[in-house]
Amino acid sequence: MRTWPGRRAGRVREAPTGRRECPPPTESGQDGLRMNDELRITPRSADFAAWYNDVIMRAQLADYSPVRGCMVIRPHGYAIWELMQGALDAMFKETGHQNAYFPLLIPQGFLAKEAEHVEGFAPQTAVVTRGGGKELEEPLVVRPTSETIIYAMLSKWVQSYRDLPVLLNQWANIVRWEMRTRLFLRTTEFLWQEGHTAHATSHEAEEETLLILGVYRRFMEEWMAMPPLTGPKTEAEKFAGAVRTYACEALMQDNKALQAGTSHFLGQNFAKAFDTQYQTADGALDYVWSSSWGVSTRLVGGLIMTHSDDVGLICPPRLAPIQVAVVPIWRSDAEKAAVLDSAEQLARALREAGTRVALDDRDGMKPGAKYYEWEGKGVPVRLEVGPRDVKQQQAMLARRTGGKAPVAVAGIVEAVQGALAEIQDDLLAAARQRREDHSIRGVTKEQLIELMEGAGGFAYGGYCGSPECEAGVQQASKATIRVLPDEEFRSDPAPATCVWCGKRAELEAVWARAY
RNA sequence: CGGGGCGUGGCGCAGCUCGGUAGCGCGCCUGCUUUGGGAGCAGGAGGUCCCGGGUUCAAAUCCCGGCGCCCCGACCA
Repeated sequence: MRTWPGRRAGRVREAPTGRRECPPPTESGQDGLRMNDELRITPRSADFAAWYNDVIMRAQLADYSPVRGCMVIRPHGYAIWELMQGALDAMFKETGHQNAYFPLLIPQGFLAKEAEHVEGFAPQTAVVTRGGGKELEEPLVVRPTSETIIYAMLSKWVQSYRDLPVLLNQWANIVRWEMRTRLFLRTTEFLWQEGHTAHATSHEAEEETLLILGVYRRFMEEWMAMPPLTGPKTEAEKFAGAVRTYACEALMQDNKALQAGTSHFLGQNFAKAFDTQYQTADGALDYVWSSSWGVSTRLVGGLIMTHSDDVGLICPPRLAPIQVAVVPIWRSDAEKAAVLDSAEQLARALREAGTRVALDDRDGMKPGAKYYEWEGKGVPVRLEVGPRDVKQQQAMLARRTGGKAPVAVAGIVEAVQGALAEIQDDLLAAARQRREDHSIRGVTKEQLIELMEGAGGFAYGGYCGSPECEAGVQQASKATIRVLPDEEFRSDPAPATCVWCGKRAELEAVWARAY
């Protein structure tokens, strides 16, 4: 059985609880309650940024590193990332992709080969100029993304249309020198997945771009319970070097948008820059058409900001490193033996059914303290097992999202799995409801500005397509066009006029202030 | 880079105006009693007061100069 290091004696295997109607943790000393100051959480409504940081610290997801802008991902945070990786990796494999690994260091000259690309990334790169005690002949950049090195290699590997498509993915770290950083959301170094594909036709490459956008969306909804809007970005917002960028945009609890995943149709831009040509069936030479796409550890930040509350993290069951915490309760040694025996049986049954369970049998820690700890860490379900429960062949099942009820031991696996599934569904439904509650359609210029200066949210409005209008709105409201929404998200009737200039609307756009 | 805040045991802070033994809460260690929503008592460990100069008999405290971190804004996944 898996155990956790206890702060007192015992081992820990855990379970969460409903965040009952008890008040949130209070300041030390108040109400006779005490808690470690480092675990104190600023109320979300008081200061969202502080709340976000506090949740991360409380749940032990990450910590600051000695280097500005960098973060340490702690085991509990990394476990969430690993679950994300597992789900996404399986989806990539199902759609025919293979993993590979390209190096961290890229010749500086490579970046310069694609004009927009270098313009976009040069200011953000870290450059290595010395190695082995000597000045390097050509500086090496720490990859801010890997298009350049990958196309340099593809031009070696691809000769014929028979070599296409190439469907690659890599899990890697990258470095982008950011002015301002935030845990998970924007750090100097971050972990991500970058897919790179090369195709014989433009159509096929764009189909691939959209396929992956759909994969991302499905992952965000089904695993993260975070429902994004999807659609293309405007020219101003697209990836440096792409022909078109598509994105998933999710709405956080402070009503700011988070770009959660992007998928780019690159046309032949990189193929031309790196001379990645192939021979067609009829003997001609053509450049490959390509796509690239990525999601990063930023998703962990999105997960936190989508669901969590003033008690701490709320983690959707499918991505919860610990789905169930079992907390035994006893008074005497005799009770302890019986209760532990029952708790271990429950834990074993759940584990055998594929549930991630922790049994928290740490000695000398009161049950209430354990509840708070697991709640802070976002564990979706807690099972409490005390002498009374043993006698009645039951356990108390408490949900992180609220509610506590007895469950018969005989049906524990079904009850727990049912609860996990319900919590997963409820979180998605709640997030979708919140998104719609904070979306306004057919906004006027005044409404848009008012919304952005106030409550925030997604503002749907008409857009003539001109960069001037896009810039005008941004200057007036600090909101950017997050996406030109895909059909299923569009308004009916479609907006008739541009929010900014009042001319005929060619498109519908969704504005929001964004991370 | 601009604006704000902050650097004192692991964490959160007080002390600084008015220089003179470095304190409090939580956490940690030991023991006993506890355990159905953050346990109690007793004992104990733990600090280059961010760094460097200066003033002074004496600096966490006063002066000068650095550095670092966090938050807010301009750039970005």
